[in-house]
Amino acid sequence: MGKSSRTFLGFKYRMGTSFAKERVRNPLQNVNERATVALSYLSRSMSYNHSDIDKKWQKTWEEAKIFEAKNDSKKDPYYLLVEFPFPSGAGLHVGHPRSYTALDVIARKRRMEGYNVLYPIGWDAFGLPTENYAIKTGRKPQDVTKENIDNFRRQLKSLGLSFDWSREVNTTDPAYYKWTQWQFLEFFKAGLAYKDTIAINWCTSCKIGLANEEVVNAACERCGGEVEMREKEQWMIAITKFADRLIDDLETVDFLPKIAKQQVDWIGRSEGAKIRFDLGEVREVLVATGNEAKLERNRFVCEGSNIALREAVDYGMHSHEVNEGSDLVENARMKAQVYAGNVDVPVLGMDSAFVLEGVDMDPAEVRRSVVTEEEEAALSQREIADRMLAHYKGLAEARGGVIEGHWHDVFVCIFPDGTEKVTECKRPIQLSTKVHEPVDEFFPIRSLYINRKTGKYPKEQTEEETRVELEDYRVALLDALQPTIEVFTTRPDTLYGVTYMVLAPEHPLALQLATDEQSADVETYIEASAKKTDIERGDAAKEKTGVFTGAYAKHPLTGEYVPIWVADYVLMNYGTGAVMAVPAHDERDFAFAKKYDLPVKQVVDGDEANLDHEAFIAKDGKLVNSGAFDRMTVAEGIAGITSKLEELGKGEKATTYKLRDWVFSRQRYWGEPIPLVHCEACDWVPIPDDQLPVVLPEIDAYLPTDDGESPLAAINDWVNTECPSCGGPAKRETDTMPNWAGSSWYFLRYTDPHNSEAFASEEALKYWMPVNLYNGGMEHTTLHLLYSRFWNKFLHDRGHVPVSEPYHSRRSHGLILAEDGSKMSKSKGNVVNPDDIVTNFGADTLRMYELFLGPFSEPAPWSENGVMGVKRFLDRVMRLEEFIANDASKELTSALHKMLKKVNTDIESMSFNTAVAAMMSYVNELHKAKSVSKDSLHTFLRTLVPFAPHVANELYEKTGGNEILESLSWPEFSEELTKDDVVTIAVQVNGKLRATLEMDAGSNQAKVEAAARAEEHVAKYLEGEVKKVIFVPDKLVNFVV
RNA sequence: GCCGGGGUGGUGGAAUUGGUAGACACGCUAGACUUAGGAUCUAGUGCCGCAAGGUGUGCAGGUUCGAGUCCUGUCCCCGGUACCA
Repeated sequence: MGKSSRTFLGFKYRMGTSFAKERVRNPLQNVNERATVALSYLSRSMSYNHSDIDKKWQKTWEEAKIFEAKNDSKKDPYYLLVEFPFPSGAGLHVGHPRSYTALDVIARKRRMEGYNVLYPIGWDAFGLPTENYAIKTGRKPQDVTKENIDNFRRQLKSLGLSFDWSREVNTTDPAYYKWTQWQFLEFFKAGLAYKDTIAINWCTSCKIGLANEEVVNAACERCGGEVEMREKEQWMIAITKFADRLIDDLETVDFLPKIAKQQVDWIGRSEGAKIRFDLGEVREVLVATGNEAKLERNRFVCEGSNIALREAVDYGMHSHEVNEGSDLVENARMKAQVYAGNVDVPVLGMDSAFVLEGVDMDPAEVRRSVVTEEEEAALSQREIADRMLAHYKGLAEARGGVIEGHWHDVFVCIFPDGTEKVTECKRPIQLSTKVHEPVDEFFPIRSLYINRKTGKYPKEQTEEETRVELEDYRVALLDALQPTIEVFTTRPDTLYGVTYMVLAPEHPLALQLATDEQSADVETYIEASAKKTDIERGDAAKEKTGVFTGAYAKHPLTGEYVPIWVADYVLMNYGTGAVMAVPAHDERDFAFAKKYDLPVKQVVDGDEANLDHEAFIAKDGKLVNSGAFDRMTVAEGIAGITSKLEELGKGEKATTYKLRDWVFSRQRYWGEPIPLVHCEACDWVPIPDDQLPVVLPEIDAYLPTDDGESPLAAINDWVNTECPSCGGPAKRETDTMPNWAGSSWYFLRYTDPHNSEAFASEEALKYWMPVNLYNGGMEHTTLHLLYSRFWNKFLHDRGHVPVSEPYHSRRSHGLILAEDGSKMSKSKGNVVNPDDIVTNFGADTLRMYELFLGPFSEPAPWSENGVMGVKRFLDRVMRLEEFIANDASKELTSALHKMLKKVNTDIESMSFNTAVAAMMSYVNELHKAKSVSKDSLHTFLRTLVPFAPHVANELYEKTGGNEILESLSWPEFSEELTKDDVVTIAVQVNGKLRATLEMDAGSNQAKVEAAARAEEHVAKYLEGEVKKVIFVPDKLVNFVV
């Protein structure tokens, strides 16, 4: 014990401490040094010389180019993918080879089965760790990256993985990120990339925006620095537009169930309804117009609301005409200002424009251009209308007969306190040369266009259709006058149970609605919650807080008034930022109602309901207290109440998602520059294809700045450029892309990595895609995996990729833990370096150990002793050479075929650990027999070669093999030969094992029963009456007494 | 809290449709060969017991000729998620 402990510690010392320190400075030198040390041990051991063998076969494979995939092959393609590593300064982790080796086994098996296999590798090399490391050491990220990649490549090559190195990709290579930029511009051109101001977690020390998961206890996960919320303009990509397809298309692929589920949960689709609550009191509004028709229309759309529209004359004033300019908002405001201040009701000003795409037009000007002032007096209204019609028709004809356009309506409401609210809407129309008779003499254009929502001419529309046409108009108008509160709920069936409403503190109406007495409290509450981070806010366990606004909303069905509260348990960024509270049937509302003594009204019946203590959230009851909806099931209630709301214009079916759009900007240096320029005249303009890539300038001052701007913003001669569209002065976008960008499409590039005309050729994509099997970490399920599926779908929609789903199968490997079961980490000093294992025991030992240490998808602790066990196995394999004989005993042949069968099926089910165990068992049998035929040995080596390619090839060559093993076919097993002549049969009495029998296979029941009864251990239990005998052929016999 | 996954020797882990629990490996014990190697070989190794035998897959029940496997309840561990209306 003492002896082995000492040597063991000595070994630990050599591996863990002395080399680790120097490795950082000069990796290559230390490898040699370690090799020398290892050799001195080898010379004294019986081990094969793994260093020489590893190098010899790696060289052989490289020269023979046998792992290079062919794009012009007639063979069936098979595409295996592992997540390409981020080349960190720490070098390869023992976790990397686990999945690389596992898929290497499959890749090698598939090649031997005759497939054209693509198993590529590359570098996901942009990213913060490199940039931070570069800053710390005062070096260029470019140099650090190159060095890290070289080290990773050396380490990976030392493992004998069958990657196609000729297809290596690197996300930081301009030839690669040219296409990342090009694809980003595709998003931009499709309108899916947009700029938006959002609040982000900002680490004041790293000077970078953090994702929520990077914030721990209101501090930066990375550096512990202070985190604050900052408003920041960011490029966003509209991944939410693909939410449904990202969920639904999971049906078409073979992902590990928990992976698919995690994605579905992350996207978080909820179906329900949006419901609008009006404010309680009736509002009088003065409409600033002298136009009866406009007033008429506004009254029409306000029907059913609590808005009463009045005219100036109602307040004893005359209507005034105001000169019109070209700015709609300014016009509307000027109209309202005529009366504002003279009455104590809100004043509404409005203006509309008829906008035809690509045509400069204004109805008043059209009128002026077709009739002179003299003519105007002389001509009839009908004649003028005809001339205007002719003018419009001319415009349409000049543009192929049809012009798309819209009505643009603007509302400005000035409230008695002087504040104003501006809203607008656009109603799409299509103008053509076809005239709908009779022509509207006062408004001739209404006879020339159809409304895009109804597909009809205005005059053709029924009243109902007119309401459809004017829906957006109505929303904008009412919104201007009196905001309604819109909520989202998954339980519209509980609408009758609403006893109060809650707004998120950030809700724009929160303060606006507060009554005079309550506004101070509300303001204080809003300010207090603004100071909290998302993490503090997000703790569901903490007691809920809130404050009453003093305002009430009108229930859309009962007309009752319910109080409106502000509380931070409602989140602004989900749904509409407001909820209808149903304390009887929602846990959170219940807790809040109990605390603030708000009423609880039960509307779903159930025996288990105990509303004194908890909310009743089960959905198997019937509706009660719900008027006409009583006795409906929950499902019927949801449908019934939703359609009732639709009928009333108070709500509609709606779906919301937890998934947010993708924040695509980083204000950091080490990423792909976003290829856009901003021009005063042309807005955002893409860099033309022939000027891509926009190369990241190599600069010394790439430190992040505290103003939240990218370091690129400081390079004046790079930022200032010329607008590609108008040639005027313009500024480059200085944000860079997140490190998820390059990894969102690398699997496409592998199919055709050297193409300079396209990111990959159509033929290559068609031949290789989709990826047959993609393996990666669970931690990438909701980010990389989702992003890349989305990215691929988008490119597919644009016609650039032939498949909608990029990966046919997705599997995940388990983490490798330290010996004590904790996570390996540099700070704990328990990281195992693969180099040490390769140097001391050889690549094959590391490969096989990582496959053997446990089920592939489960986490497993590292074990130094386990490594040695595998090393011993490989030594035993090498020693098989001594046993070669012509013996082909029935037992050994059967053992061989059982092993072949087991290894074959285990590889397919990714049960590598039991495949290795099967080979170990087989080798143990050969050692026991001290005999193996050359044929059997060579068959075994063909099975071993995917696992331990160096050892297998070496022994094959030493025992007379002339080819590279990889060029041979995968061994087939014979089902017949796996069968044994003699089987062991269990003898049970009442299900308890009493004896075992060796019997000829296929023995019948009578024979087995007789043999069993003859056993004395069995006989003594069978003295009573035997009621029943259960017989399972070749397995067991069970006596029931 | 909710949603997944899982509890099997001293350890990592094996166990087709319910059919000999503990394959394979580590560790340990004894011995052989050796001067010593992190080597090899032989035998043993779930637990209790000298043995016969009993007992045993987190715990408590149930179904069955027979349960690690199926059912009910319960406890614990790991992962994901977190006021998502």
